Amino acid sequence: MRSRTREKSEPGTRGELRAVDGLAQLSFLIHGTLERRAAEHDVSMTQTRLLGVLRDRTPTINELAKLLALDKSSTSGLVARAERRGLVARIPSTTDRRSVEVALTDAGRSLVAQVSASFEADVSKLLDRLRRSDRDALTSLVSRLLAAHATAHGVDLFATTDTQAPQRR
Amino acid sequence: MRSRTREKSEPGTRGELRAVDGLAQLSFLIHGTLERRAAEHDVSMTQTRLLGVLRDRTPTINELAKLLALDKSSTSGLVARAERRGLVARIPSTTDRRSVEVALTDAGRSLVAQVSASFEADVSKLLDRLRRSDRDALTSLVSRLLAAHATAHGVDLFATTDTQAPQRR
DNA sequence: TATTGTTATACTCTATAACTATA
DNA sequence: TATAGTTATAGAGTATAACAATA
Repeated sequence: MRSRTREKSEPGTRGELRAVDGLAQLSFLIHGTLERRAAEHDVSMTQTRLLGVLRDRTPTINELAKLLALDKSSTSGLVARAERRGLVARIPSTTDRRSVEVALTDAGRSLVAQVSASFEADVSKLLDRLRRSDRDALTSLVSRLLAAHATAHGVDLFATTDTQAPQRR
Repeated sequence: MRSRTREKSEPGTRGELRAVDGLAQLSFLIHGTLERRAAEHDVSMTQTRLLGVLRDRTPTINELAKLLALDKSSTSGLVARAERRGLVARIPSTTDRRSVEVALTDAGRSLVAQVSASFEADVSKLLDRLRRSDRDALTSLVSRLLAAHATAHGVDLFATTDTQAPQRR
């Protein structure tokens, strides 16, 4: 993260950050933006991730645990707290009486939509600091980078839900 | 974050992510990379941030709290846990007997260096998936984006310590 | 009186282990 | 027996409020 030595890539303009540092800073900036927007609605990143995942799914606790890369007990508690706040609902499965399905409530859907919208606005505003052509170039490069990474890891890039941080534990 | 509607910027290649989605995904990817590397050494992002900040500073608890954007009580506990693990040391201030200075121990310095190195290697490896020219272009664009953002917010971009997420609270 | 740091308390988030109910 | 989910327990991380020591 630190280190002023420039081994690889010594790009053009002076005062430029090393590639790694620049990407790291940008990541923290964007991550922090989402965190701040979520906090405005009194939800943590974890809760936001939960709500984000539920936007297009109604998973069981077990499935949810896999999606969020959490233990089922952690997931159970996470859902319990969200339920207490009226953001999600537990729906008993009709096929397996051991299972429950977790679904967004209207309040939960509304909340995640608001957080989403303000976060996207923030990132758009950030991008607007670049000229249109640079913006397009950046988008293209980032897309290719992600695509290359996904291919190399056998991940389905376009299936990934966005709010969901690629965590493991 | 979701939404397939493409208002702004409809860049070149098909199957390309929206600008916002791409940046968000990349951010989570990089954030997760650091988290995973830190976890390999049994330290959380918070502890990593603490150690990162201390690499080139010996702040008081109060200063540390400002640097990490945490309450002083949270900082006190954070330092206490790190101290218990032998990663940092509390040094009584000679000028103000109420104050303590927090410094990395050798173990702490070694740990943060290792996490740093493996994280940088990860990001470098990610970047190596692009052609040299694309890599340089990306670096340049990211640098300019961060510079523009920093200027617009009166932040000292090049003074920022890298591991340190730009959080507020 | 004001400031520095710690402590008490409370809540979220996480994991492991033990348990219940169902399959 | 195996699986789905919850609960008990423990610890990190966070904040607010109250406190002790020093300025």
